[in-house]
Amino acid sequence: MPAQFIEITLPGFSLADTLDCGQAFRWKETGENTFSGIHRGHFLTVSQQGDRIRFDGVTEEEFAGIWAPYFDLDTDYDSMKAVFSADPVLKEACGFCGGIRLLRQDPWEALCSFIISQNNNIPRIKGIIDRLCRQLGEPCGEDFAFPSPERLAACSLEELAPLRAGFRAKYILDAAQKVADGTVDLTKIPALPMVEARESLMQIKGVGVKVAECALLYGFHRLDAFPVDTWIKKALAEYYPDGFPAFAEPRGVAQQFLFHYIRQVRPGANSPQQDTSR
DNA sequence: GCCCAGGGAATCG
DNA sequence: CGATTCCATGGG
Repeated sequence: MPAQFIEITLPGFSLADTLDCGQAFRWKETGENTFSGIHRGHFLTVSQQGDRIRFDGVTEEEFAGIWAPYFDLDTDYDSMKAVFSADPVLKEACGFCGGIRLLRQDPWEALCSFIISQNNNIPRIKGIIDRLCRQLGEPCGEDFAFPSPERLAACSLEELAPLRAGFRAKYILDAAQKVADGTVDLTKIPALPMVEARESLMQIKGVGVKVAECALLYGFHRLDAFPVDTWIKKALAEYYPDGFPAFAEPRGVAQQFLFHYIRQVRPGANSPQQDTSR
């Protein structure tokens, strides 16, 4: 019996860049341009051939309710790229990785993931999150779902030791506790102005400006958020000594293009490490 | 051994 | 107040 699938045409989109540009950490490449992952308790295998994107094993309802929003299919990226292209560096970034879309990730998963990301590198972030899901998440498809804040809040620090998250373990617990008990109400974040949303999230230990901006950009689709990490900091110093161009909006999308571009194409003269994996 | 990683908290002048 | 230092862990 043939498995059910949905196929769409999406010119200018890159599945691989979107799922592996450092915005999400749980997608696994299981074949040629084929990835498997979980969002909100739904398991998906998705693949790309040319302009065709194939979503395996999903119903129309699941596609419309879960995956179309997740992949931000209603947002027009062509007009954004047209704006960015007035800047020479961003124009190059668009040419290199303009197929990225900003995923509408689960707020809690994004928050927790970027707490783990601090002073860390992407391969190790993925490893910690993978162990977190295996140990505490519910089985889902061929993998395990991201554990709820309630499940994590019930854990002790010792129980998290196998994750090998280092000093971040206590931050993860604090986040889980404050989200679970309502000290930080994630359902109220969307209605808050940028600064207040940030301040709310920063009540959590281990959440500073950068992690808060990542949570807002990736978990709440606040495209005006602009996380400045070590890579973006270097890019700003090198390419934009007089400041990042104000017209380059939404800045969060520009930031994501720039981040992936400088990491993959122009590691830079003083690059910490070359990624030879592709 | 040294440096770094999608930083932030604690401590120090 | 700004500027260092420390934090765990793993790869290059």
